[in-house]
Amino acid sequence: MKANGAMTIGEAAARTGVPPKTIRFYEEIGLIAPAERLENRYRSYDEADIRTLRFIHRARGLGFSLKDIAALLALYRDRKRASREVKRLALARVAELDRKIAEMTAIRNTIADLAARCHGNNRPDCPILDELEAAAP
Amino acid sequence: MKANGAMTIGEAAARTGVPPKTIRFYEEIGLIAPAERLENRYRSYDEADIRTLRFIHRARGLGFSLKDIAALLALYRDRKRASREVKRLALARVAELDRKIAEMTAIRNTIADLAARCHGNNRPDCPILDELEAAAP
DNA sequence: CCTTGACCTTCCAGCGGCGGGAAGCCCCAT
DNA sequence: ATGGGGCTTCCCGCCGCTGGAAGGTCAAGG
Repeated sequence: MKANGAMTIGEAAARTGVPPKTIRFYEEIGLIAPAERLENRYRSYDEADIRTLRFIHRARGLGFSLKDIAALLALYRDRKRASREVKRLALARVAELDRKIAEMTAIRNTIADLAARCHGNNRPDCPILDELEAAAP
Repeated sequence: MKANGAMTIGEAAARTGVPPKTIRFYEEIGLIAPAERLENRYRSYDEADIRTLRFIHRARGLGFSLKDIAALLALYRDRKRASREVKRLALARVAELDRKIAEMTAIRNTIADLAARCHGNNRPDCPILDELEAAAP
């Protein structure tokens, strides 16, 4: 084992939760810098790379788009960043989520209402299909 | 104008809200039957087609997948259908929405919390980035 | 008659964010 | 020496469209 913490893509994947394929993909689209290569052309990752991958993994877990994450990563690396911009991105994401949640809730209630009025038996009559069939708005 | 209600793809699009490209796409993937053709090879739609397209449009508006819609359409056309199956699909969709809403709400609250603790000023310190940077779980 | 421009047709490409799988190295244990 | 696991590249497919290019067709207007 080497003195420094260099590791292969598989180990990096295991330590970050980001699958090897996804790591390569992130490299390909320029989200992360091209990895160092060993003599056998294997990619090699160090602790800084691990931190970056974990950062991305967590941000993805919060549903940020890769585009947003690119911006967040730039801010993360910028020691002189203003937290204003980070907060702006976060609040935009909250607003987006609020919109989607409201929309999905409305749809959910519509379908639940229809389903409640559907007997759900062997007979063909069904308010759900009736509603979908209804004339144009 | 013809005595029957035959119309072109553009008119069908205007009357259903489904864009021409999407109608062709639905035909291509077999969601709807291949349209009749005029002598000039233009697709021709009648009132039954319009009903089908509207049905699809509404179901999409409720977030059903095209796969689900294929099933719903089959049920819609089956005079002897049991409403049970329709209800099952609807309730499955409600459950799916409930899961997604819960997930998105949790994420929303996490981000909102972090944002609330971020000054959002010119200084670099920011709990949002700190959290994303944090060590593995 | 000719042109314009709005339709229509086909096909091909791409979005986001990967995942599957092929074909081929590389390295280690047996 | 052989087997197996990992690594490399590549390209395809998923969902549900959407945009664009290149061409046919039609009605109206000059």
